[in-house]
Amino acid sequence: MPLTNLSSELKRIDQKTMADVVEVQLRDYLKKKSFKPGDPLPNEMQLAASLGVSRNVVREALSRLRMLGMVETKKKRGMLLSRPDILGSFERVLDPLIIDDTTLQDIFELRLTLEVGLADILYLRKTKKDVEELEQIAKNQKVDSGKLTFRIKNEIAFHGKIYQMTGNDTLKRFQNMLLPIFGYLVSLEKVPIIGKVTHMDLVNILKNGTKEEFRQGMLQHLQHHFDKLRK
Amino acid sequence: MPLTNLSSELKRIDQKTMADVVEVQLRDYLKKKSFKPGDPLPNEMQLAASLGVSRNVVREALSRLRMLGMVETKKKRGMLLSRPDILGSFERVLDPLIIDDTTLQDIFELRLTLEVGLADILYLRKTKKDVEELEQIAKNQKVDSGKLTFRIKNEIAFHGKIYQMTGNDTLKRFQNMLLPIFGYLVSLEKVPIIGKVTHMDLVNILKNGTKEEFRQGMLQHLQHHFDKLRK
DNA sequence: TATTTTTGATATGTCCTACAAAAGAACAAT
DNA sequence: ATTGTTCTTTTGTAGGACATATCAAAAATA
Repeated sequence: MPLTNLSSELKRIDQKTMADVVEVQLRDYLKKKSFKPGDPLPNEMQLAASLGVSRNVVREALSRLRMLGMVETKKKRGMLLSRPDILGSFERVLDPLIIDDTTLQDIFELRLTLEVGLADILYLRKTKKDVEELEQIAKNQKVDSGKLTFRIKNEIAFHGKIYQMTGNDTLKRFQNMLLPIFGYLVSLEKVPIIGKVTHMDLVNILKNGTKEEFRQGMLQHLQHHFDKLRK
Repeated sequence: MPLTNLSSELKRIDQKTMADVVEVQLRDYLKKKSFKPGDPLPNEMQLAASLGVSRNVVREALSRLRMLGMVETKKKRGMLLSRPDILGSFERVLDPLIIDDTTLQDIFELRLTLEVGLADILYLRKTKKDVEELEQIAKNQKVDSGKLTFRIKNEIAFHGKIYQMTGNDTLKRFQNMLLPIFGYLVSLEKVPIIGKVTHMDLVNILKNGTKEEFRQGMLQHLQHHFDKLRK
């Protein structure tokens, strides 16, 4: 076998610390026992004794689970299993300056994909009141489209409102978390490009048009972004 | 003011531990200094001294950052800033049995949204080879559609292949992570429903049709799922 | 001189003990 | 029955000790 393959053949040795092992064990333990949120867990000393490690190691593992929101701890009462906030952990690592360019691009595409796919759920749940509020946002744009910061703020407000109109809170939060990334990528653009289909056009479609028309409208609104994707 | 409003007026007090505070401080520190991956960090003792806490607390906070992949630690060399795996932390909390029903439903909708929105990127990147492989998967379905487990496996293979064909690794991984949730929700269905548009139909559209046709085909393929969404 | 070996220093990983602080539980006082 | 007190348990924090891995420099060798 050629030596060039060596690095791919040999798997990286990652010294797992006790805390890593305990973390996995605890997560498995919580899964298998099919605990429900609110159920009490053994205390730190018991866990340490059962696992044969020091309380210190157990605490490091628990610290991670606490961060994920999987467990809560209260003095005297001990630990309780709780519902993790699935997006919370995501939020912590979403910094455009840390994420590599490929992943940033992937996330940008993810966002485009979502906006195009939103039409169906949007038409299922949109209310007259929502459309009116959206229209107001679209109108604000016209008033003062000169300043860059305002323009971006308005852009965010408009698209954010659309996500909110889907009635899907997770989706909305997700979009909200992606904003810094989106903003970062847009800030790299030198000249702001305005699509053929404006925000106002989209509002009018929402008022009178079909969801297919809305999807096509959104596609054209985002067209210049699609144009720049790598083949 | 009526006493009944009391619980809604008073906000919950959440005692933050030192580890929580240090975690935030460290993340801010990494952000503000605009470190690059690979840059060395102060050691635990120095951090503890600077922050005025014990090494124990610092280690608990670092343990969290290590889990997120934001820092790596090696003996003697100390700590290095590294690129977090943005989906890694997500993965840890994605257990259908822990997530509440509303969020599960939200995620299900998210997946539907993605699949409908995929068409554009898919048509940008699909290759002949990919389509052929997809066709093979679709053909396998017909052979043995009796067994339930096989049917689900094939379903996963087909849709997974489509995500892979987008050339967006993050998207593919994301979909992969959502599979347990999707499987869980599908398993709740009593009777398997086959859409008007089959996998083979979708393959044929990919071969000869436009991306609009594909999007419409996917919509119809998933129609029975859309039908069940709450208004 | 160049290369290998040995040695030493250093930072993390783990364990231990101790104590402060919070909070439930039991009991006493009003 | 409500309020206040005390007790006890469990987490949160501190600090010390030592093993272990690993880098760096000194020493030994060719």
